[in-house]
Amino acid sequence: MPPSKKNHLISCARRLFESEGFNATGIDRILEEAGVAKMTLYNNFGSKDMLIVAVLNDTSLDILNRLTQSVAHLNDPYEQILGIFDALAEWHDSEDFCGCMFQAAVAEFPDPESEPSKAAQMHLIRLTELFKGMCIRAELDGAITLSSMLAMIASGANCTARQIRTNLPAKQARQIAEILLERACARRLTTDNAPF
Amino acid sequence: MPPSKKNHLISCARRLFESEGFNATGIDRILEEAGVAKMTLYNNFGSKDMLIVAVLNDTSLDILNRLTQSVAHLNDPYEQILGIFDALAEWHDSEDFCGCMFQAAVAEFPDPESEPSKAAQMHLIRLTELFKGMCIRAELDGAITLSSMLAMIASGANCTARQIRTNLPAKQARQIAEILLERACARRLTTDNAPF
DNA sequence: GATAGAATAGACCGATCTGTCTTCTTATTC
DNA sequence: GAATAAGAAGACAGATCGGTCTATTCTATC
Repeated sequence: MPPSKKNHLISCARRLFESEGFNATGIDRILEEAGVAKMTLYNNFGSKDMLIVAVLNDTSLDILNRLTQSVAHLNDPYEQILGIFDALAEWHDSEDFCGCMFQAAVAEFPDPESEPSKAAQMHLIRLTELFKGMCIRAELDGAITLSSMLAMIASGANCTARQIRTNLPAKQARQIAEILLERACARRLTTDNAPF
Repeated sequence: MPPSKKNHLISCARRLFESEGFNATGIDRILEEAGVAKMTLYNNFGSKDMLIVAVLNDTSLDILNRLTQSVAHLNDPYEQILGIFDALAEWHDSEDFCGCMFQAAVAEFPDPESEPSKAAQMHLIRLTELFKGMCIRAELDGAITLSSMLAMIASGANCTARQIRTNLPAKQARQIAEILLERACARRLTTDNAPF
């Protein structure tokens, strides 16, 4: 019932999962960090796996909200798309960046039918949808393909940033995005035969 | 001394690590699969972590060899770069594709100073070097930046392919690579003022 | 055939894991 | 104030983990 305990458990678990991984983080460690009894966890989530799913969903929505808000002040959807990559660069530059939790989830739960893996797939879909909305509002040509390309580049930047520990990948991803947007924009202009 | 046992152990461990993850695969499971005694493992590798490092290094060299060989018949280094992405698409389409082992390694061994994590970093460096050689031979402008961009796109394709279980990401990555190469080629031509 | 080195088989250790259960305390609500 | 529900604290179970050790068997070389 009380969402405070539940949310506190999720946020503590999230921090530990991000910095140490899912399998490497034991239940007891999470409970100790959250100052919560074991039964509170099992009454609220049922199992560790379902806690992981809850953390993944919570993190997904949180990240997408942050990204959306970070570009909310920009009016041009074209600039918003690029702004997403700026936000990624800023994120990768922060102290507590430990890589993309969703890549870790598919790595530690290889079965694509497992709940954690499915939750991770959902995040990729949501990110693609975010780009798609912006591409459509920017009236770019091939918005569907373009949005999945942008999501893929963003994923690549996340992965690479974790390995080389700089935000250079995100900056390069932004450059690539800029090139793709230019072309989509140019293609739209040349194929656009609306009379006026 | 006998490299056969050692290599057999590595290849069996590799298959299990790929399909089930590093932490989820117990020592006993590897030994059972390889039909090898426990002491053989510890005499040859010293610890599970060092076996993991050996598997990562072996896999890295194997993948890079396969990629190199798959484009060896192409004369034009420009085409070779694109051929790498074709090889990726083919790989992602195969039954036994379970995602990029090196992404799994950094996910399961978050400490960047850990040996498995460092081995994974080495693979990214090697892949980037492979692209760099091709870019230089193709006399493309900005070979250094371009090669790290290509490596990032390839990583993104690997990650995304694991999640959506198609080779569409690799095909899109190829398209993006083509665009980047075109631009690098055009820029080279416009800035190239060699007189003859 | 004797000997030395390597591999096998498996008992064993301490630690850790997820998950269950019980007991006691606290807080809320009637 | 009594009753109900929720949380705290922790013992406990059953399993598995990585790793060590010993005793035995195999193999290759002299």
